[in-house]
Amino acid sequence: MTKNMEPTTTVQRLPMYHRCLQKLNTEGVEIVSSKELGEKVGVPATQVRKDLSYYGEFGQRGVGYQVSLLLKHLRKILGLEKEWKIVLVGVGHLGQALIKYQGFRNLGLNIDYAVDIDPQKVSTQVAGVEIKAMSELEQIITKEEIEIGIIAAPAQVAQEIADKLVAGGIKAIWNFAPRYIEVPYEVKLVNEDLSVGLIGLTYHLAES
Amino acid sequence: MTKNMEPTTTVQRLPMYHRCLQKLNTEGVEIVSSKELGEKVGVPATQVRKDLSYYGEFGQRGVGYQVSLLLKHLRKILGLEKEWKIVLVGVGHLGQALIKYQGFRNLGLNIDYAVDIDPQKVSTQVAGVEIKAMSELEQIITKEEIEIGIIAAPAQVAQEIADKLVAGGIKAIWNFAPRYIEVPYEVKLVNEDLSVGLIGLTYHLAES
DNA sequence: TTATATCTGTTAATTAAATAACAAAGTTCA
DNA sequence: TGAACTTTGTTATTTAATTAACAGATATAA
Repeated sequence: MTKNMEPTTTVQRLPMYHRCLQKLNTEGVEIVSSKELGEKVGVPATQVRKDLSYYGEFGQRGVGYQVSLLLKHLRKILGLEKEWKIVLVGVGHLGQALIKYQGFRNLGLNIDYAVDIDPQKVSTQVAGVEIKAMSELEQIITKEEIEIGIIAAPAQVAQEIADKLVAGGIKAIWNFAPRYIEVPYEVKLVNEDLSVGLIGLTYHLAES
Repeated sequence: MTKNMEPTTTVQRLPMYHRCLQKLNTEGVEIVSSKELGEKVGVPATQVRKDLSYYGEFGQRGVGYQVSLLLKHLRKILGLEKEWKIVLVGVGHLGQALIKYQGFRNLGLNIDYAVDIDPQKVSTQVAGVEIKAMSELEQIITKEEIEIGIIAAPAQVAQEIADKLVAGGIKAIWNFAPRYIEVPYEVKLVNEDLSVGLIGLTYHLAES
């Protein structure tokens, strides 16, 4: 009898709850029910309760959830309490946009390291982040104990970069290159293919 | 007895097959098996066959799939044959990166219209796309018969923009604002919350 | 105080998705 | 030719995820 694990879909919904609770908290709302929270993020109340139940009992029957308390728990669950070290590889248009993206800052996630293959870009700064040479990548990861790597480089070099990240001892990779890359089992990989979202729309428009 | 519909997960995998087939095609590969294709995109062979089976019979038993032919079918299925008209709202860092993103161009998807609320940006160009005033948005959509809208604006104004897109007669919306927005049933909505991917990594690193 | 309404956490039922199994069709090679 | 492999498309089975149902707690108001 193995323990009941959280579905991957639950993990994808947690950030939405977190975001909503952040907003409610700044608005001064103190209590929220699974029904209200669900409506705000487009998920049934029963799904909200189920999702949270994988991690503990955070609410009070007949009352609801204390916003600030649930927010705190979610921050813990999502690993937002810790300060993560993140390196971005490939400072093109997308890479720069990611460095400047306010959404990450609001979560306390800052991209403080960046490397690029273009010598022209090396030693320049983007939003206060100094761009280092690609040749230094492995060393930087090891020395600075960087845990998360973001690949925002062309598909052709994505695997090569992934290998370097792994060699440096990276623990997790967020890959924006539209390509399947292979990493060791112990390295967590999330692919973010921007085309998929857009094609999702053309697909539905085409069939209707 | 209703007809067997394709799962949403299948629709998400189709772009990966398409991308892989494009590559194989340019490499001059003529035939590919579900096993090979699956390995290249990280999906079991049986899943590849199942996914394709929702749309027809594209292979030959004992042989495999003709790359160019399957590619053609997939382009059709994914709605990449048609020329779509796309408007981007919010030409900030992310918006500019999206306009310049090569991945869309490779699919024949071009963002040819853009609007921004900042008067300083209006009438300037980004990668050849002239930025129009926000006040013109609704009119542009109607006049140019634009089908797809991309929201790359701050969360606070996302719903307002969505309403304008809908009022103009948009058929589908791709929302990058980290916020739940409501649109009429007949408008297709895809949310692309960049934070979700990154939090997915911190979550897994935190629990291990 | 007591009935009524609210809301959570959890178990049960249902629905969706992935995987396995296999017949049908095609290829290769002795 | 015919036996041994390949490989697809489809049906059957298993696993995963969602939804429904409801007991246990709490609040509210008569």
